[in-house]
Amino acid sequence: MLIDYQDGRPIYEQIVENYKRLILKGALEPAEQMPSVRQLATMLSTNPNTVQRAYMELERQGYLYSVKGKGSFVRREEGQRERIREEIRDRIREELGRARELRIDTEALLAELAEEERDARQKGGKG
Amino acid sequence: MLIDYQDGRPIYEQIVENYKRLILKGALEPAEQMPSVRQLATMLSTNPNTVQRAYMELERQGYLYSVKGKGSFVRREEGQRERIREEIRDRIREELGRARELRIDTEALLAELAEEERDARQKGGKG
Amino acid sequence: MLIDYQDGRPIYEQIVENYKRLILKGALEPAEQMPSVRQLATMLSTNPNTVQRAYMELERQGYLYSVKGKGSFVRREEGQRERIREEIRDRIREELGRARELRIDTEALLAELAEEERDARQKGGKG
Amino acid sequence: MLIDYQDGRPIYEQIVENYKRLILKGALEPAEQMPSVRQLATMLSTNPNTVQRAYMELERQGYLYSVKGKGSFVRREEGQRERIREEIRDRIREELGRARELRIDTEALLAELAEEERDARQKGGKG
DNA sequence: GTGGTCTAGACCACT
DNA sequence: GTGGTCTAGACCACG
Repeated sequence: MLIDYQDGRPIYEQIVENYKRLILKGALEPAEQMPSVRQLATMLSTNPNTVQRAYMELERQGYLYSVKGKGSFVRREEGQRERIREEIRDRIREELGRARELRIDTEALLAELAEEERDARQKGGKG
Repeated sequence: MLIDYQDGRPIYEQIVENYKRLILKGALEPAEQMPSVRQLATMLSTNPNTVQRAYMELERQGYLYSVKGKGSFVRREEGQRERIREEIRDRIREELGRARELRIDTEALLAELAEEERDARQKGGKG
Repeated sequence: MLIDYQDGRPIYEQIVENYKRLILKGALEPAEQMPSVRQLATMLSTNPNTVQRAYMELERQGYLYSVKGKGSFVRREEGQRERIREEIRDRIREELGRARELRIDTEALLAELAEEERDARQKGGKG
Repeated sequence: MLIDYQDGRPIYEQIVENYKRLILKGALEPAEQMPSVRQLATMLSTNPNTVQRAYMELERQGYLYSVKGKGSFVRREEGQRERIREEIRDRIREELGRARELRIDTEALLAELAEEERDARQKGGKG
């Protein structure tokens, strides 16, 4: 995992995003132990407090749980993928709302995107 | 135009967003004069610096041009709507990318959204 | 407001609790400006970071909103009192659950408490 | 007995809670010998230190007594159930105090809870 | 060893 | 001035 110090977003937020992605992709097993706060801080050459804050946020959002004295662990719940799907759909709906305000043909826009997806799937499917 | 202090986003950013929207919707005519920095600052009971910053950003993004000693004016170019359409499409592509990473069926997702749009159009079209 | 350094609970949590109480009681008006992070830190002779953390938590829980460069403000929503009522009821239900496990007569317990409340109201109502 | 690592509460505290509950329910006889520290640590696949700490706490609270060289034993006194009843009543009083501060009608609240209890008893009583 | 809290002091973005 | 992020280093509770 890499932190982009040029990125405007705070470091702790980048850590959160990265781990959310990894957990949701299934790259990390449920109940798998996370690197310790100090360990990850060293790996990213950042401050333990920053990592701590990221872990706190991941715990609050339900991606992790921590046990004092033992470590932090992945909590992959069922239904999490569905929740994310809804979030993504909501964000796309927002974009479509903006488009509609400008009298852009949203159905045509979606059709173009659907075509892209279909093409990508056919090419990627054989790769 | 109203500023939502509870929004969390900085005020200057809200001003930028609001004017971008107004200009793109055509609510403001090309070459129309914008309120002066001090005027708008008073209207929004905010700081002139904040408005100044918003105008700078709008100018940088090509929505305004300013003439020293005269004021700021709307620059409505042709092709602007198309540029926005591309921006929106890119942001949706990003969301779809995230979905694909989680092995969510993006084509099904787009189909659902397209259906929503169609339904909304049919209902709204008669309203 | 006072911090109890003997209390086992962390300082930031005590700040959160105190302000939640004040806001819910109506002792702080909606949209009223909170003391600045640095100011409150000085008042409580604690570290600005600790206050910052408390404010962050209060914002996350919907009691506050912060505007960079301006300050933090009380956000008293409607329906908040009802939400709290539910929380309290849930915590009492938990206690009753524990009592039931020990075969304690919960209805008698509640009756005693109701009588206490009635007595207190009659005495307090005339004071 | 099971430890819930996702619970958040420290392990030793969960052990204390669990044994308090078992003893009060009468599931453990007075003077019954507790599993040895090492034994229970193995059973819960946790650290003997953790179990030791839980036993210390249970002893401090008067639920156990230990005999050097022999082991730990359950101390089920008379009057213990009454003590617990008082503890529960005090905790509910605290909750009612919080409710009163917000001008919530505590008598109505208690009435609702009493009704719930009555309903649960009638349904459960026949099950 | 682990996570959780706190201090002291810095820099940044925003008003 | 304000809030937000980060560093460096400390101490505590827990296992």
